[in-house]
Amino acid sequence: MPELPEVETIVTGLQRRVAGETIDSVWIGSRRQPLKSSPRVIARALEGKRIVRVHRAGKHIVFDLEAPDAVGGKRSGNYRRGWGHWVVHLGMTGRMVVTEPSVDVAKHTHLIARLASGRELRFIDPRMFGRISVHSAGFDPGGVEPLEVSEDRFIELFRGRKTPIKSALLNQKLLRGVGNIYADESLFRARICPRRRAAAVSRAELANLYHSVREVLREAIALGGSSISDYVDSDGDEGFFQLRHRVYGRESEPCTVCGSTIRRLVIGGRSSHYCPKCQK
DNA sequence: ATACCGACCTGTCAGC
DNA sequence: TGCTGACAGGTCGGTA
Repeated sequence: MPELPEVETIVTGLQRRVAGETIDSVWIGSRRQPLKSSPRVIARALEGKRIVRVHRAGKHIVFDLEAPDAVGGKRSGNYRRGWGHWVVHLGMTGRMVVTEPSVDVAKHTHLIARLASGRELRFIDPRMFGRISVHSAGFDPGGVEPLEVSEDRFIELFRGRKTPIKSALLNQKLLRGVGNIYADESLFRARICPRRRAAAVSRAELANLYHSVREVLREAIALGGSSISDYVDSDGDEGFFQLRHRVYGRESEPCTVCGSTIRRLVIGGRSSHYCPKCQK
């Protein structure tokens, strides 16, 4: 589901709705697939903590936590001092919703954080590709933020790489936050064929790509992300950027620029959509 | 070091 | 109706 614009939208909603809240208690489902630590470690890290801020790092949701009263704080462990980060990656189908406790618990709910206000923050993920972790030190997923990096540094990321430019865009250790939809859409706007070796893309073309990536991400954020099948933000609202997709999900439809038929091919195991005439 | 590819999961939809 | 296979917003880890 979620690439940078969707996560940004969710984070904005969570910041508005749960920042300042204290987590009273945590329920964790029996399926341990999405957990990077044991349920006990995660529950201990979250319970009694206040959510100071919710922000985004690549496709990760980061909750900055602190203990409201460090002196009388919780048990032992790294969190006694009262700070840490709760990190949630939504994988393909993960959702974070804020609800009243009376609302039915959806199938595939793996974690419920009960908040002091009485509301609940729930993590739902049918495919269980999402991940939940807690960190006592700072959290850095690696890679650079596309909306913060300079043009020069962006161009440097691809130097000498033999992998297809599409695969390089998806590599979170280089650029973080761009996923399959926005990689395809950015390459279309920059008129670059997704199969091209990254190293073979000229400096001028990479400069175009830099601006295309940022333009696509900004537009998508403004529209609340792309809702393909079931994506909704933390308020349950859908995004609208899917209406602006020019290649993604448009196989065999006409190119919006030249009318040629949009093609789909698999690159690095991922579906890739492009216009064979516009993209060289 | 780098790059490909199957594995990890459930759900949905098209085709027969 | 129901079965099968392809496909889905993402990342890992093993292998070449």
